[in-house]
Amino acid sequence: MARSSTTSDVFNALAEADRRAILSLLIVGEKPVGQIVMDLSMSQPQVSKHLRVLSQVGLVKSRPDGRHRLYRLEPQPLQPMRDWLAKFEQAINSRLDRLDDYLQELQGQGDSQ
Amino acid sequence: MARSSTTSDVFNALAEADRRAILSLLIVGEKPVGQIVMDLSMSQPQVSKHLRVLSQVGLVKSRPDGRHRLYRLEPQPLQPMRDWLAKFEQAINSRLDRLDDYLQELQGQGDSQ
DNA sequence: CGGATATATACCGATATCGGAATATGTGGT
DNA sequence: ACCACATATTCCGATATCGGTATATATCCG
Repeated sequence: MARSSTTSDVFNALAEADRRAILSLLIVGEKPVGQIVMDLSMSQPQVSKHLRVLSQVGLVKSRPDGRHRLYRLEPQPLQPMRDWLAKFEQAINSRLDRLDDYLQELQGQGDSQ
Repeated sequence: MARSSTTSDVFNALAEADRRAILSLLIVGEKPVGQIVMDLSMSQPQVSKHLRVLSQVGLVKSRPDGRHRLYRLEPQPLQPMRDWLAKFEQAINSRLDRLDDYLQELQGQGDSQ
C-alpha cells in the first residue's frame, strides 16, 4: 500500500510540481496541449498524462478545437484545499506564533526530529 | 524516478490524509505522540513516521517533556501553499466561473473522461 | 541498576508513481 | 483515401512511499 490514492484526491494531484505548473499556466485561459508542452518544456506524453490526472480530479476540463484539444482551468475542486488551509489561519496569524518565531531567532533552536 | 521528492515539499507532505489529520489535531495545541496515536487510531510507528515527514518540511516542531515528546504545529511552511492558491482567487470568484457552474448544473455535464 | 513506558528507527513486501519510448487514436487538408 | 499534425495510451524500468512487525533508543521510577 503506497499513498492512499492519487487521482482521486486534489491534494495528491497537486503534490506534483509539474501539475501545479500546468494549472498556473491555465489561469490565463484555455490552452492546447502543445502550448503547454512548449511553455513548460515537458514531453508531450508527460503533459497528457498530467492533464489526465488533473482531469480526473476535476481541476481541468477540455474541449476539442480542430485537431487541438483545449484545456481550461476548473478551479472549484481547489475549494477543499482552501477550506483545509483556512483552519490554520488563526494559528498563522496569531500573536503567539510570531512570538515563537522571535524566540527561535534569538536562541539557537536545538530541536526537531 | 517517482514523485519529485517528498519530504522536501509541503505539497507533498500534505498529500497524505493522515498527515493532514495530524496537523489538524495540533491546531488546538501541543500533543505527545501517544495522544495522536489514540486520537487518530493509528499505529505508533506510523504516527512517528508521519511526524518525521512533517518535521522535515518544518510543519511541526517538538520538544521533550519527561518521557513524552510534545509536537506542536508550525504553520509558516503553509505559506507557499497559501500563496499558490491565492493565484486562483480571481478564477474562483469570477462571474464566468459561476456561470459555468450554473450551466453544468442545468445540463447533465458530459465531458472530460 | 532494572523494569516499564514512550518514541524512533530499521527492515520488509506490496504498490503506485513517474518519465521515457513507442505506438495508437483522432482530426484536418489535399 | 492518404498523409501530416496533435494528442492519448500503453508498456516499461526505476524508485519512493506506505503500513506492518520487530527492535532500538530514551526517560522515568523504584
